[in-house]
Amino acid sequence: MDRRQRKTREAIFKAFTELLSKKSFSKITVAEIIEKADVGRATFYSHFETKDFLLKELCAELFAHVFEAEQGNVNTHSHIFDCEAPDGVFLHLLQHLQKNDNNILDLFSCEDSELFFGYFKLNLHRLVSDHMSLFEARRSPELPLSFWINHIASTFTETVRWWIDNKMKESPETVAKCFFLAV
Amino acid sequence: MDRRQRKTREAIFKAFTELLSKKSFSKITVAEIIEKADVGRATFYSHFETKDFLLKELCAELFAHVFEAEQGNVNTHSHIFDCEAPDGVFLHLLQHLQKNDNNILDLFSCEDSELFFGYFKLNLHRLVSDHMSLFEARRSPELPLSFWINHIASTFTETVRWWIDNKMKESPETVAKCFFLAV
DNA sequence: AATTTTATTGAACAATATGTTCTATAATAA
DNA sequence: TTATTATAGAACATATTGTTCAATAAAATT
Repeated sequence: MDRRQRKTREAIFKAFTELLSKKSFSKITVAEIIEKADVGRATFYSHFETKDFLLKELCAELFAHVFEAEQGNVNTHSHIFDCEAPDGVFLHLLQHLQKNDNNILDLFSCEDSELFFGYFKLNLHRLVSDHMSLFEARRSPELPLSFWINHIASTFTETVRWWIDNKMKESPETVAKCFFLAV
Repeated sequence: MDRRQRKTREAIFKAFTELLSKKSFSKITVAEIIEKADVGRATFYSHFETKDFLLKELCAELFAHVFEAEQGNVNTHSHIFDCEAPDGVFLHLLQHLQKNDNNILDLFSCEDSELFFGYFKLNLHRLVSDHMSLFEARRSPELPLSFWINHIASTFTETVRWWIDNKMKESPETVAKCFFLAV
């Protein structure tokens, strides 16, 4: 990809993220975005069909980055702590959040946070399915599998929401423990 | 309230709800609403400051109606089944949903369903707090109360979501059982 | 280094949506 | 009957969207 394209794309994402932390998506105008990003109007529309597409692509880029380490091969991702631990994947996600990569926390706290939590939960569904063995033991036989997967993904999402709403006072380890106690 | 006002208000709510089941909030225009509701433009704006206010008032009216029976005095609300049963409140909510009062199911299935689930969960927070005794026993002492309340309200919300997504094949009783097994 | 290709700019543009204002008319209340 | 209040409908200014185009600047190719 052309360096100019990359710079433009990044500038737009950055401006958009900053705006999202201050006002709701529906109240943000293209004029504001391009002014903050300092790019021309035609440039914006050559990159993104509409404002909605910009949002979708931001989400996709963001969560692809956060979840890529967890999907499949763990070896490509080197860390101090043990990624191989049975419950390490979820702790790992919490640590990523604490580091606030890509200013994801702003998006989880903004007016349209539901939207981002929705995407987060969607990705979690896959992750939970891949690690079902962790949770099979606690599953009552009367509970349908689809219910159980949704329940675990939701519980993790809500745990994160609670953590962020409470100013992230607890350590990722404590939060992970809460999650496993609740589920 | 003037009969004309009531009719106008109801017509707008009805048109708006129908539109919401077909397209997203952001794509619905005031022109569409007033055409479907068959009221004048000035009339619409004399009732609702903006489209956003219309949405808020719809939510408020909707959930006030669904939850009013559960808040405080149960005697004002007469039913065949036993409202006084310890876990009856949640079963009751599920039965309300099944009856589809106020076409609430359309709103839970529409593109902007997150929004309505959000309001639903907000109301549940209060309800859960009022019935905390039901869940105190299962709460691990390590889990903060705020976490626990959010967890229960979320689990119920997600149970409802799962139920609706799965075409509501199960009976309210079965779903209530799932909820209590999961939480 | 010279040339070609590609991205960006900025302005102008039509199309659409918003929210306001006004007068005439019809329904309700006194 | 009279006074009050809600509505209709049109006209209006304003703002936003998404497109187009010619000029310019940056990057890739030869």
